[in-house]
Amino acid sequence: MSEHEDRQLAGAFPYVPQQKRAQQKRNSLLESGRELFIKNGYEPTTAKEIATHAGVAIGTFYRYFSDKRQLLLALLQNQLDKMLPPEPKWIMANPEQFLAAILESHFKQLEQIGLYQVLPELLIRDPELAEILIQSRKNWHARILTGLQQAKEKGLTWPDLELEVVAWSILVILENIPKKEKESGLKTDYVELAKIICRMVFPPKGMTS
Amino acid sequence: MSEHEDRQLAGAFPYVPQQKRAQQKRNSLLESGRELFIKNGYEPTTAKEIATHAGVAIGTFYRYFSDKRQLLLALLQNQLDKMLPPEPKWIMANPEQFLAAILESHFKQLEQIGLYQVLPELLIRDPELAEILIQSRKNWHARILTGLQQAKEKGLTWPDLELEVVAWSILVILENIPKKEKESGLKTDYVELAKIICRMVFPPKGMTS
Amino acid sequence: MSEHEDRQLAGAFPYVPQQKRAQQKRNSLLESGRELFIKNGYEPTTAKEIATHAGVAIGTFYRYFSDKRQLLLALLQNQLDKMLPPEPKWIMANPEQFLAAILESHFKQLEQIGLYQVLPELLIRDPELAEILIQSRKNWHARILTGLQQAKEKGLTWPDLELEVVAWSILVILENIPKKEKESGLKTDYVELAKIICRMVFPPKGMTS
Amino acid sequence: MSEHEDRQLAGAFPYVPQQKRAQQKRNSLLESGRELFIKNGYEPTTAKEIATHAGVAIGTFYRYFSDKRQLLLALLQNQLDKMLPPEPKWIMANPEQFLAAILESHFKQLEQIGLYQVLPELLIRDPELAEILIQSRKNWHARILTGLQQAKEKGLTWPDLELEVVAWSILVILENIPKKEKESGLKTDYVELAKIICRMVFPPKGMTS
DNA sequence: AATGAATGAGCATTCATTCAT
DNA sequence: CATGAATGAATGCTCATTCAT
Repeated sequence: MSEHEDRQLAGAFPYVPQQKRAQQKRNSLLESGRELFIKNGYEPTTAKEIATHAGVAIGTFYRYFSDKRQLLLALLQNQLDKMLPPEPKWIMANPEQFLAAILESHFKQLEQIGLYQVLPELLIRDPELAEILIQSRKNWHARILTGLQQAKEKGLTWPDLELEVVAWSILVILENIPKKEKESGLKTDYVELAKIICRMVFPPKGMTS
Repeated sequence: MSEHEDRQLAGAFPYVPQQKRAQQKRNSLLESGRELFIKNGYEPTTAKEIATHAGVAIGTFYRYFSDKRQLLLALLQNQLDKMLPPEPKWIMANPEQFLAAILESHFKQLEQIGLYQVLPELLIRDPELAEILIQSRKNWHARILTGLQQAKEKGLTWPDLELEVVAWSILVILENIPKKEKESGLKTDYVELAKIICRMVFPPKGMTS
Repeated sequence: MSEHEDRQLAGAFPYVPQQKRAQQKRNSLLESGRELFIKNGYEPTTAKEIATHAGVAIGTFYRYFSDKRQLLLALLQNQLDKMLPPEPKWIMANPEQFLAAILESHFKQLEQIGLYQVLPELLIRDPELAEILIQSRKNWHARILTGLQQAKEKGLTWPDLELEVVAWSILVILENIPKKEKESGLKTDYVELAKIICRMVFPPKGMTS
Repeated sequence: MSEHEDRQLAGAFPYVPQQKRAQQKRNSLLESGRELFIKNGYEPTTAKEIATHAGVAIGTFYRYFSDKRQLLLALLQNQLDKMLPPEPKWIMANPEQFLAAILESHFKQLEQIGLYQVLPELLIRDPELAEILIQSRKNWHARILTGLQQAKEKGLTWPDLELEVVAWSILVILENIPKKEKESGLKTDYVELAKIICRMVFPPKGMTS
């Protein structure tokens, strides 16, 4: 009665084991999935590959995950939970500095972002998955927007600031940092980036709005 | 005169037919490929599907393309050529307005951009393809950068403007407009966006730099 | 009436053209077929290849031959006709010398023999073809046998000579000369070979039979 | 002890199973391959056919063999190992009798020879395979040659015996026995054949060399 | 629970053959 | 007559998934 209670939550996970050893296997599979998805992409990665890389048999894979897609879902579940962006407080003495910090922390989640690279193709085929990700994106967007709104209410921003558009621009820039670093091989100068973004939002000190 | 000029760029076209009817079939296949890649993604789209959608037999597909990948290459070849961004002239009476025009024209190339959505997964697996795309991106980037440099030399921009970073930010914003429109379903207000971008670049009129 | 008279002989040749130009094309196809069969084998050679090699369109191939197999048949027809072995006259002053000459002339037909290398696989699948070849082989065998019989009747051979077996042995040796030369790269010493064969057949001069 | 010793000779076995049941399947595939290759030839036999004949799914075929060619290689590996000819000892009281025995034992390996019929076409396309077979042939040739040399040194043979040529002739005769039996349907009289061959090698008893 | 052998649907690709031009 | 574009049956091979051990 209690042992099997919430096993089949949402019919998704064939089995989420309680025991330590089994948990390890499950995690090992998740980790292998993540690595291979990021390295080779989602479609080309096979269940067999993941199992082998995790050091278990293919049958074991299907004990813990109904299929590849579900492993990915579990992976995202894990990561998205950890990934809520900090409350951006623009109303501070030094918003630039704060923003730089935010950007940098975002970059620290590069690993998770790795998965992002894998997703675009899936989003087309998998509305459920798309929903999860769009939702996560909306969270980010909402956070940024809230911060901007507060700043605007305080009269700190450009008076004609189109909040939605700016929030979106910031989000897009954030999201593309990892790709940029990968392509160019250069570290991002977060302070510089923050300065630029702030110019979108705040009029220069010397101005009267 | 120039229509067939650089057809063989990426090499390996098994056959580019001269006759009218055959040309139509080839184009029909290209178009079907584009549609299906955008709709369903690259990997999940099969050669058979493309052929059927184009109303030809599978054998015909392989008459004109060595495989799916090569059709994609041909597609990109076509599109990337058309996609050189206009020379961005920041040094004008009204840069905002000009930028808005650029942004809008870029959006008109939404169709081509459709393909962009298809590529991320490929970039991992296909270095040659990645090279083509990164090159195309660098062209854009260089154009934007050039414009910024000229503006800076004229003393029009923020004096401490980090050109590379701004150019990249603008590029990223440009690239993500189509995705945004698709997700939100809203038309982009290019004028508004141009205003924001210009604030990254130019100090407000009332300021002395 | 006369023009079409014997076109469809045996239903085999779709069309054996009377006109010079057409004859040339047909011959060109035959020749290309022969070369490619010998070079690459029968199965791997495609009709398209033969046509291209002959400098005609694939449609033309099918105008003159119903398929690849029939081209091969026509080829064999041609060659086997030319290939009747000479009457072996063992009853001569110097049978060794005569045999050496036969062997050498056989080798001159090496080109035709080239086709032999192509056939073994076909013989399994194509009883009709096998029949043609076995027949041709039987001709050779019969000729050799006849010669031996005459020699035996004259009391020239070993008295206990098992004619069939010797004839077969000689035939086998003959048939394998081209393969041997190809593998070893060495020219065959026909005189030496003839000597050996003669020892199978004739007792040494000093013996009384 | 030695059963599995040199399994990996030709490399590339995707998987040689350890378990009994699986071994049976693998053997079943090998056997089916052999039968079908001999019956229908190599090229026309498909992997699917072999699998079906062996009573397994096509996927199982590819579990044990990378492709048709590799199955053939495994087959040859097995057979060629068993096929080293006995040391031919010509220096005996009764070489004829000994030779007859050799010939007969060779014929007992008819099964292996079955595969020989399959090979000619392959030899053209597959140099690696050709190498294996030519090597095996050279072994035979060398054995025969050695025997002849010893006999010659003892002064038993014709003094002018061209060893290479005779050895080759004997080899060719040996190799063609199976084909002959198949075509004619008659059993070979090994004693008679041995007599003939011996006449190639040894002068008649009554002669002084 | 874990294993990995077995399955077979499904995709990529080739090629003999037809037929409209 | 010649052409070569078009066809689609047939083959090779992969991989997600099941299930007996």
